[in-house]
Amino acid sequence: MKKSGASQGVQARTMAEIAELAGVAESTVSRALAGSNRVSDETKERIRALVKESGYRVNSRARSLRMQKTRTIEVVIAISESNRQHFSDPFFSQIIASIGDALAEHGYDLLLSQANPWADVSGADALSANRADGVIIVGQGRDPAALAQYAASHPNVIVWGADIPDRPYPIVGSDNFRGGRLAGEHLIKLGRRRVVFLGDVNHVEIGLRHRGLVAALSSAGAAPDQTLTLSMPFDSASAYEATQGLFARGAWHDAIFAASDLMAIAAMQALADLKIRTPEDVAVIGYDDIAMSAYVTPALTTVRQDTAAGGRALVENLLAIIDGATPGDVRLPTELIVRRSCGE
Amino acid sequence: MKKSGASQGVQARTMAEIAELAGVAESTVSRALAGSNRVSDETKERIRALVKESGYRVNSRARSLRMQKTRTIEVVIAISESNRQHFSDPFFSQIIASIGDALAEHGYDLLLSQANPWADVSGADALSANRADGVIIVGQGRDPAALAQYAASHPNVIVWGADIPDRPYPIVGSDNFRGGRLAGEHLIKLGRRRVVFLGDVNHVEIGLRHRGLVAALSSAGAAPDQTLTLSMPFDSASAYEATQGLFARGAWHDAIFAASDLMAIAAMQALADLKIRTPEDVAVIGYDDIAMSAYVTPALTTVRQDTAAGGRALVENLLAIIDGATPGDVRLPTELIVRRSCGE
DNA sequence: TCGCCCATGGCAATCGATTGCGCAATAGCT
DNA sequence: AGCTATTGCGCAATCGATTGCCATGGGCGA
Repeated sequence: MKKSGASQGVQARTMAEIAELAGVAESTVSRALAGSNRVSDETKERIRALVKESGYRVNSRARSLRMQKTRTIEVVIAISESNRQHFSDPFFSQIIASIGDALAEHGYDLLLSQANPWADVSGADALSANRADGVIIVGQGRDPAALAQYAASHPNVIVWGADIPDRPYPIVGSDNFRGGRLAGEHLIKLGRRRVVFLGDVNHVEIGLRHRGLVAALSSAGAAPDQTLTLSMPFDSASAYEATQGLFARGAWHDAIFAASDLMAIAAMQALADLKIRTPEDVAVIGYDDIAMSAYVTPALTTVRQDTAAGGRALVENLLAIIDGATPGDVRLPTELIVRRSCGE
Repeated sequence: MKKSGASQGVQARTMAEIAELAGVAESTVSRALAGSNRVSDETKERIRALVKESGYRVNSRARSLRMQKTRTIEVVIAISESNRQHFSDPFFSQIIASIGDALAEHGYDLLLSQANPWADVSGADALSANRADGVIIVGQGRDPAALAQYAASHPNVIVWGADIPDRPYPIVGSDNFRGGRLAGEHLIKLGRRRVVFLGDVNHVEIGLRHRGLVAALSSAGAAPDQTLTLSMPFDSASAYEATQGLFARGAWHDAIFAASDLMAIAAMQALADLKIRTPEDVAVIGYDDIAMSAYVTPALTTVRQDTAAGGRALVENLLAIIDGATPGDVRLPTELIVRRSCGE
């Protein structure tokens, strides 16, 4: 490991130094860089050349202090206390990636937090500490009340989640009820009637998916069986164990609807380990349509959430809010992606 | 959606306001909050109470400006130009999650970038712009030279990657060569001799995995077949197509070693679609041990990279560098995780 | 030639927190 | 009582960039 001294002709760390080099005042440099027409083109050119040559960059801390904005957005993954593995769910990564892209396009930085800002962790609240101009919260989690209180006392908050009553924040989200219903209708159409639901129904969004499923089953006359609703955390291991437990209990069913693709995939594995065939014996349907779902065997039928559109909408509406607008909620369409895990 | 006015008794946005309320000078407030022993306990207590009551938080912009440090670390995913989907690979999410945890423990913020700072995107260079105190770069990508140049001209850079010569930055990484060799030896032990390699060998780390595989094959007398090395980008779709193409070409082989679990899983799907059995006909082995690999069918045999330890080591060594130390490189052990996709 | 306007550019205050230095008040000592 | 430590607190400079307002000088018309 060696350090090569990439020596540049001139060096400058502050605007004052640039000003000195150019033989003008600091204010002129500032205006030149901002493209103000109160500086002659000639001077601007000279200053820009100097800046490029010296590798100078405006100090964004000083700039934010003066401008009263950071051009930074905090993104927080609403964590359920029990379970910190949310973040490695590809669904969340996808949404964060698209938020990041959209922010970058607008020249904003992304400050990533894995702790809920309303938890009383010291310094967790980037917004109050003026480290960010706004916050995107991904997921309403299991404590919508705490979220609501946080949002009520902070400006510039937007949430990815479900349309629950009396929330003091705008949302972007997909129609979870409809997604659940689509899944249910698909299963019904394929002749399945006893559907297991895998997921934490106390989680707002998941609960809606469940209600959608129940609605579909009911309206087809397939009375939903409460004992087939398995409430559990949002991870592969729980889904695997729950699916195995189902058989230990001898519960009779012909389909599984999991609250996420990750869970659906684990459920398929549990079935395979029990020598139960998917989809012949039990159909499996997931939720999210993460990239990998097309590549597991059998390929997973699932309900797609459009993360790309979601990330973009979150960013654009949040920036609009920061600019003083009050955009409405965004409800993204859900789409059933039929693959092989439910049969034809 | 309603906005409830969560009115707090007192309000204070700046330290001056707190000082006014407490009837002391700004400097006293600052010292009280910093726990200086030059302020009496009584005064400290009074000030703390006021701070809590008013919901005041120190303005971190002003603080950073004065202190000349941001307590923020930039994390960048080295992107290969062709392929922006890196970020949604759970391997990267896992490592970022553990970096985030470690940073949070040390009271640092995480600024996430998806653009290479050495690419000339305006403002992409958070370090020079004083937006971060240091940079963690995940992956050396396909252009180690650009990375080296960037690192040479910037302080406080650390990289997740491979031990390549003449790099002007310290690394943390797993032993890719050994990982590849472990995979190769395992396959050999199971009687496989014609192993397909799926992955971009021009990518530094992937190249080392490939060399490890070749070493294992060679020393077992199984002359590696060049035509079985398939260079391709780092994603599921490429792996799927390449695997299919292999058969279209009629290439004879009995195992596949993929450069990532994501690719391995897609390869298994391609095999299944071709009615080729895993592991009976073709063994498949992956790399990373992402959470899902235990839950696909058949469960994936793979080489584990310890992302938790990796994230922690990156953070700790980077913070040490910032403190003026010069820690060495960290080479994490790799471990073979035997599951079902290679047979017994 | 005189006066006025316009194009440029500089001065200094400002954003909010930190900290070296100095001053006052109190305690402790002979 | 007189003098020195010690404790507690305030003043003001500082970090680096932005911007309202003023100053200067050249160009122009009358």
